[in-house]
Amino acid sequence: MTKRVRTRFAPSPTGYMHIGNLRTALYAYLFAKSQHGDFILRIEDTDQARYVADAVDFIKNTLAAANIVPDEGPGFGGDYAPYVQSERKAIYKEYAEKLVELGHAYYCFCDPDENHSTGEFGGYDRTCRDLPQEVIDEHLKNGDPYVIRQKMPLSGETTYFDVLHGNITIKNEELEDQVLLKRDGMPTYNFANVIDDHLMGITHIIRGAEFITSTPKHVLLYQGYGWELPVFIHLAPVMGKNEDGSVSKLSKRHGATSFNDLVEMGYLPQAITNYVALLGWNPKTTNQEIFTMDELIEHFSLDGLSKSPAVFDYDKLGWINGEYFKAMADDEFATLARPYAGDLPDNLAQTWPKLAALLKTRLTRLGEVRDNIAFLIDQPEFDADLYVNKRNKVTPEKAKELLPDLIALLEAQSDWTNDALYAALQEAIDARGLKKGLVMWVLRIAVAGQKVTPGGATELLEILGREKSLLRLKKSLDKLENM
RNA sequence: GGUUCCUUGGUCAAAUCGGUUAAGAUAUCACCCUUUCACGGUGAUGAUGCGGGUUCGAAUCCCGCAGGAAUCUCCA
Repeated sequence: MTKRVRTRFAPSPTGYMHIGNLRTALYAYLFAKSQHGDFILRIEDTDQARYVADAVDFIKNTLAAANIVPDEGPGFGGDYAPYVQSERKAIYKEYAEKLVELGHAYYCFCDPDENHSTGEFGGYDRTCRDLPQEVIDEHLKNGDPYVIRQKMPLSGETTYFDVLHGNITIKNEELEDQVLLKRDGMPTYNFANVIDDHLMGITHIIRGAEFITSTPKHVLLYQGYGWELPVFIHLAPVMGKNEDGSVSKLSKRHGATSFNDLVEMGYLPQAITNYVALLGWNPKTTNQEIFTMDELIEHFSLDGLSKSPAVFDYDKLGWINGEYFKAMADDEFATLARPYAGDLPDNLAQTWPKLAALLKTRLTRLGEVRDNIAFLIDQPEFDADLYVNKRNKVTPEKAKELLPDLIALLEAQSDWTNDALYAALQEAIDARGLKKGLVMWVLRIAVAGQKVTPGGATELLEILGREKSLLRLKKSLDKLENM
């Protein structure tokens, strides 16, 4: 019988969810769920200097928005509570002392400012290893502050297996006697992580590649206690592209780097999750790219993970987001996009559902809504050259000639819906033996004042409404006549 | 600087055990459709970092090099 798979996501509460972190959480979740296992949320708040209020709620809200649902964690229940490390302080102390007894750790009473590193790039002295027992007892009796350090082997090497990278070996002499228990009684990441992963029964550790080189230290801890090793999976980082074309780990200078930044820009949470899933993982057995969470779970497997870094690409995210827009019902999209339109004049507020339907296939994110409709709120000043169109043989002169007739025709039109307008114009076009493209182009430019528009001439007329449309057309004609 | 990891089109990426015309997507461009644009359709451009080796045959295995990244906190 194989052991039930248990993975975890262990963020520190900084009030910020980096895309790379979200992806790590997603993969851990997908793997657990694909194996019918458990996904645990654990808060690693052992750095008291970095404490941020409400950050735990922020993490929970973000996971909820991304549709990642922990089975256990703070507020989620579970048999291994507490899931917040600051509430587990006593546990770490107990295990640190146990490790001292086992001979794999020792007390150090040095001043924190004069640590044991020597030189810019490491170098290390281990003098505190040799403190006589009576000196240690004396310090402890006096209540002097101390840290507990891990006693690394001085020779040999430590090897562990990583699912993505195979065996990774590091010489033990490279390993410093890292601090396990800090002066304030809190554990360090490297210690608390191991203790909790073991106590919480984590079977697969899925985390960022930045931990590859510290994992041998963890392995030595597991071995020190005689504990079974979990399976390690170190994910390649998410990169951002710099202006000079080089890449580096995704950071602020690349624009948005957090899940919430992207949501604010108008990317849908499910589209972000979908895109991020594909950024370093590939489903192998299908070329499908648009996935629901259930489909991701169904297709997920570790051998689809990529071991090389992936560059975050707004173009692809925008395409995926656009696919989600197109898959939506018109009214659903209209409701969703409405807040991004801002204040609207009455005529547009009334026809918003129709306007939204036109925008639906044209946007990569909701943040583009306002720019796309600005010409409907205030008619732009435009040059007569805009009337020029080769395919339909349109010129400003031609427009000046046609507009009076078209305006008269529209003034006689009472049914101001797209279909009725189209039919009326079609009839006039046929009667006069004109080209449809010519008439529609002239009308569209005259009413929009912009070369590229969402929707065609009659659609824009309907959305603007009878009154506003006629006003605009007359104004545009005036301009042509006064040139 | 030491250590560790990584390297297939601009980007994401596929390619059982070494045999493919080196998939697919996006982006870009062109054409078709069309009431402009978009959507949709068709097509085009574009890649195995470099140098050796093993082999009938290398993206794939080996060696060297180069480039990139991460790490070297009483941060996580």
